[in-house]
Amino acid sequence: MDNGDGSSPADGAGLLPLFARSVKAEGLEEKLRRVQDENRRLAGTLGALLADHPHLRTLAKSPASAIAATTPSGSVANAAREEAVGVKVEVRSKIRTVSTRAEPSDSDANLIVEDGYQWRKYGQKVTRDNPYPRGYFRCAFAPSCPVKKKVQRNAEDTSMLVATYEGEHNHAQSLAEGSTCNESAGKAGSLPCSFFLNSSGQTITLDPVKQGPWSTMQPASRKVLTPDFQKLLVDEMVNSLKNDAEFMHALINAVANKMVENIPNYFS
DNA sequence: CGGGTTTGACCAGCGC
DNA sequence: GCGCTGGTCAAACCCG
Repeated sequence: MDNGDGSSPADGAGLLPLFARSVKAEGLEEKLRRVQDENRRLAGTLGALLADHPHLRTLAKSPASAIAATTPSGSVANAAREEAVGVKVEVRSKIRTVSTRAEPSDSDANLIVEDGYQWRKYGQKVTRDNPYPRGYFRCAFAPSCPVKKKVQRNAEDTSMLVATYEGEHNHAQSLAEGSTCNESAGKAGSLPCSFFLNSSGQTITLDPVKQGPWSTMQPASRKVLTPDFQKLLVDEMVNSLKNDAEFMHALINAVANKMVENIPNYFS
């Protein structure tokens, strides 16, 4: 998570020295205002998302989401939100259709919908009702995995890629490099798997995959990892943290401890 | 050299 | 039965 100046909340270097606060405090207040604005904006987005996908309502446990859930939504709002996120998910039994916005520079042959799984292309076909070729993909992570994916550019809106998933994965999500964490965390299409904050013996483990919005989403929703969607997920995690009293308490303790540790150095 | 992609051929389902 | 279409196979090719 980037708070704007490249320092993390647990990064003591970004918070000290303690008595240079007059300038630092102003900067932090400005950041706080920006975060609050961002929070309000995301609350509206999340509200529309919840209206469309009831299975995501477990997210409403967080205060931010509770506020967002009261946001009125209609087809126009939904369309606007889908436009903002760049993703539309349609579920029909075990066949799921995912529309995602593609870069205009993407060639037709490069029908890549980043979804966290590894795929092997086994065919390509030009269909009757669409001049753009349809790519056929099989899940390459597990040979026995029955899931297939078809990806085709939308004939009416060529900036959209339509991916159709058939079946369900019988293995864990492989993410970008066949791994869910560690070295893959900084790569495109992956998420940091966990974050530790140790303060006065307190350790909070945050795992977006197991605990965050990621955990409550249906497989079809979890498949999409467009940059906008990644940002939405990360922002939701940030909102959850800001409203987590336990986390804030631990964070304050950690910052205070760091300050105490560095005060002797400051005066030396 | 191994693994992934490309692409023409082949197969199955469906409508006429 | 025939033609059309979508889906799959597999050899050839490409690339790191």
